[in-house]
Amino acid sequence: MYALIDCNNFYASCERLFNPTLNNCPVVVLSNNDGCVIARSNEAKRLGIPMGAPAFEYRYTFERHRVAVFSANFPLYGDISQRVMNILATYSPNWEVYSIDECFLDLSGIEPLREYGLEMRARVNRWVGIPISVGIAPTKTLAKAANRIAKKFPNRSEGVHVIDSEELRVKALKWLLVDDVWGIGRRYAKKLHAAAVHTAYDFTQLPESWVLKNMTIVGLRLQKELRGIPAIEMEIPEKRQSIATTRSFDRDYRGFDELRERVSTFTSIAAEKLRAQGSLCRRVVVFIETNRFKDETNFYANRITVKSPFPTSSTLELVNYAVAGLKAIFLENREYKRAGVVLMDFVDANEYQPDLFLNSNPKHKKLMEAIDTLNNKHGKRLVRLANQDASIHKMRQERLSKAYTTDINQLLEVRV
DNA sequence: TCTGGGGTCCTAGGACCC
DNA sequence: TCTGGGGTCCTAGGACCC
Repeated sequence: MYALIDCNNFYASCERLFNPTLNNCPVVVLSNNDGCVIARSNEAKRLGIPMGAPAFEYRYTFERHRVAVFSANFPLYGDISQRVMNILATYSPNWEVYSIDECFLDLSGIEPLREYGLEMRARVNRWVGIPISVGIAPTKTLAKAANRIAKKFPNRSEGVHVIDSEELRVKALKWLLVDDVWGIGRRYAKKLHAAAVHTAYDFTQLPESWVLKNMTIVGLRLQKELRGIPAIEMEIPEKRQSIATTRSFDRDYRGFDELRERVSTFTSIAAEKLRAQGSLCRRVVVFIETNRFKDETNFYANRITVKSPFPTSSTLELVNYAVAGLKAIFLENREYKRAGVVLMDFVDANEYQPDLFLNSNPKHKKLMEAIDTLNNKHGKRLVRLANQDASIHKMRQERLSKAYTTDINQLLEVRV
């Protein structure tokens, strides 16, 4: 049996932790640049604020209903997430952190399951203060469905739902819309509706040949899982296979130099993460986009992959590749709104045998180590390349909560 | 004025090799 | 005049996730 544990409205719940007056009030969290809504408390959902809603369109809704609005505070959410995961990991030797707010546990051999789930829930609530939901079932996909039921019926489920009989499995699948099955997105849902499939149960009744033909083996695995046969294993956490840094800009950028500065900075950020996980990279993808909302007809988006002749984690070398790529795809007289850098095609730094002739500059290694040490110590990117100047690109974060748990100067004060 | 960011996996088709 | 067949590797694009 597998459990899928999910933090309820995670980012909104994190903001509430340090501001209990917000309990029972609508709370939303905005994306970078305060662009759109990326998390909502139940109260905010009930106001009809959709996921991804542009913040400016809902300004009046926020005011009218006194919605507490926050700029995304990712360091805080990351820290709270770790605390939750540390507790969950004690409930099974085989656990998988699936996302910042979700975790799978292998609960083979554990009884009674419902009580086990209830205890997890109580402990996370008591020790961290974040509400969670627990779904337990014979496969990961069914556990996802069980979790949905736990959330949908909080009173009856008390936040925990177990699918442990054929009867409960069928009942759950007849209730669950096929659109809401884990792994079925908008495209597949449309195809399935056209084939008169509306519930998850309908989907399990489709001939395998149809599923294979229309949804590849991904769909076939999903079908198996919903029928109760495990087809998606627990994954051991590994290093990232790609590392991306991408941003929308606070305004439109025209000049090459401005864009070069951004691309260079993005590459540095990604390279720091690359070194932190002990990888070297052989490929750099750069992409740029104009503003599609402003001028749809002249919309321009392009990307390019630049290969390195040798694996490297040197910011200096990677920036050179990225800027060369940017040169190749940059067009004059456009208003760029977004850009990004993706590092991919990694090898392990420890396992890599240097080539006889073509190698990353060995001097860079020490330099990067020194830079990383300094920057980690200060928690900010104190040391950077000369042509990088983040200060001219102000990210809008007008409603940022404090770094309550990661900065000693921002601890919560309690007066007695 | 203001519309997110960071990931994974699978497949088809082209290039290339023998 | 006749113009194979099988394998691998690579890449772009599509689909999905939170």
